[in-house]
Amino acid sequence: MNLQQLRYVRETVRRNLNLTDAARALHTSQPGVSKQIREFEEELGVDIFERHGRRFVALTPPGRELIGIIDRILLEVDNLRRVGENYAAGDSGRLTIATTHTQARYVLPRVIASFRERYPKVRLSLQQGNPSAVARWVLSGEADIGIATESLDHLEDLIALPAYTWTHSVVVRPDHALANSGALTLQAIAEYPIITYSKEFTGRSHIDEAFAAQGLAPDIVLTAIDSDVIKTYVELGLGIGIIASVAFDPERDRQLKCFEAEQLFPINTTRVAIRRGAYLRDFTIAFIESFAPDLTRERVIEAIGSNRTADAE
Amino acid sequence: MNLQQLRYVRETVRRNLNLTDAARALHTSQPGVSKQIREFEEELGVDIFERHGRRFVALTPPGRELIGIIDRILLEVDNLRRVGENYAAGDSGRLTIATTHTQARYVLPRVIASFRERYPKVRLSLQQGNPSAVARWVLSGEADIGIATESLDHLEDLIALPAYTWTHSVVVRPDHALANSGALTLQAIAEYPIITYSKEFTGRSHIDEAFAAQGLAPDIVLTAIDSDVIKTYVELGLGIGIIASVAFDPERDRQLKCFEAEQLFPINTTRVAIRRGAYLRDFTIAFIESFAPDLTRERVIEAIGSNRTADAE
DNA sequence: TATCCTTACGGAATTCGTAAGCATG
DNA sequence: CATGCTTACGAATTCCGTAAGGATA
Repeated sequence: MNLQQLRYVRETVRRNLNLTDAARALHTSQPGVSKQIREFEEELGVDIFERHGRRFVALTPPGRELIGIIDRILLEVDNLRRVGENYAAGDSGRLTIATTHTQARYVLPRVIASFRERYPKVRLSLQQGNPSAVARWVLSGEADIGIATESLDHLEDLIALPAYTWTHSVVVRPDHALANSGALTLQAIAEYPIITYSKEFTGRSHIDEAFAAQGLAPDIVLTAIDSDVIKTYVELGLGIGIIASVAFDPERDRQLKCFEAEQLFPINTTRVAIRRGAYLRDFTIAFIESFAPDLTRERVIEAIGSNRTADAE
Repeated sequence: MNLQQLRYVRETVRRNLNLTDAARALHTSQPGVSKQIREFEEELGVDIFERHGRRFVALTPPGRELIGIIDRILLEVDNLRRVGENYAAGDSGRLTIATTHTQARYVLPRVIASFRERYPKVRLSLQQGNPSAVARWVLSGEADIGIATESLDHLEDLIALPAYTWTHSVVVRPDHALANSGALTLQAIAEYPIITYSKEFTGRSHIDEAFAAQGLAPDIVLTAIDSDVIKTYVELGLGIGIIASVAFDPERDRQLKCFEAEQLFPINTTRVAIRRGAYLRDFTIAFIESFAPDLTRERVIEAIGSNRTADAE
């Protein structure tokens, strides 16, 4: 048994049991992967993959049990590497953050600016996608941490720590009928065409819930994953916009009038997601702390509940 | 990085940082271990062992973090093997039980008899020792499960499940002054020489607590780890004996008179200990269930809280 | 001076890539 | 017949043992 065999099995499972794909992804030859998997199965005495002729069609029952263990082993192997880097190259390395557009565009810039000042030698990369992709990237290890407002709970191997809360705002053109009204109501908003986020994004589910709770059927004429796109179409007069409050910039968005809507829609919580059992580099924890000062180093270590010993600086 | 390197590091730590010992224990050459450890350290970029000249004198800080991760990896590697065996050779294999004398002599025989009937192809082995040795064997993987009454709690990586409770009995010779008294008291017992278990064994701590709580200083003239030894010396007239109630056999022990002492000494709980995160073979779980019917298969799987998927037969 | 880790070196075993084979959809 | 796993084989690498070296307590 060796680690390479475990990697081959894991990758083959991840690639929908396509061994050829797995070999390509691992930059190695397909027969090599085939042989190693065979030998691994022989050593364990059980088949991991159910084969129809020469094709893999499913995991066997022992295969399903093994894959969970294999995932944990390879996670811990990554952790060994990270511990090494943390001590050997404390302030340099790479930090991959999976997140959504709103975070990347409106929240992270100031955090990243200060992070880069403190850790100039860390190479940052942002993986942008929808919240379930964010969760997937963190779970697979492609990203170190994930930041999103939805879809980060209800996953056993994902730890989602609340970072901050925020509310939506309504934006309209200055010449819109609602522009000079007093306090907005959901009823009033529902009379006009609406532009807001796509399903799954940036608290959209809370928007839908709020309307549904009052039996309203809003006319959502356009959705986007992107606050800038929403604002652009509001400016064009296509409807009124519902966006995250952080996405309104009084300086830039002079063509729009903004109403805070914290009374109308439920409060949203943006969370930082970490893979359970993953070892976090010091600078990763520092990033989280700088993103959400409530999440102190101690609380993060406590929450991931593993690996890091108490005396680790 | 490979698994062999991890084994070398773990064994060296277990052997008090003596690499030569570790190599011997692993049936390999000492220079081979040295080289592999060096290469592993180089790959990670940190030293694991602190060296004075050419001697290992301590773990470095990263070393302390790494060793925990290494232990988990190697545990999971064992788990892979066990899953394989569980499916490939379901009803055969080896089950090692670490336990104390009282359990091995008075409690386990009937459990083992029925277990052997159900799983005739499983080779059983009993590792007998004091409770802290039991804990150590389970933690190191030398035993699959541990059964003991003391010293099994307060260890993070050990899960101790309550199996059954029991109380002590007092045994005396029929010609002893107490033989025909009514209900015994601690005061009465403390007047005579006492023979009972050694420190750490079979509820001895509860016996001491009971006397101490009443300010009594019993005259313990002889201690043994072994109920049979205790009974033998009681028969010789050296004193009165305090033993686990299960260790009294009315058939065999006709030369002794036995008083149940559940009022005098606190109740004892015998526990089954499992290493956290270890995969248990089906027959291991069956053994536990047969030892303590309260510990059903579901509750055991729940308690170890890992590895085994819900659908595992 | 005994213990114990490191270095050097050579043979054995393992790993991995290329080429060809064969079964399924 | 295209896709996709397996078999065969040879080269490169890795692993591991023996022998010798050097440092500490």
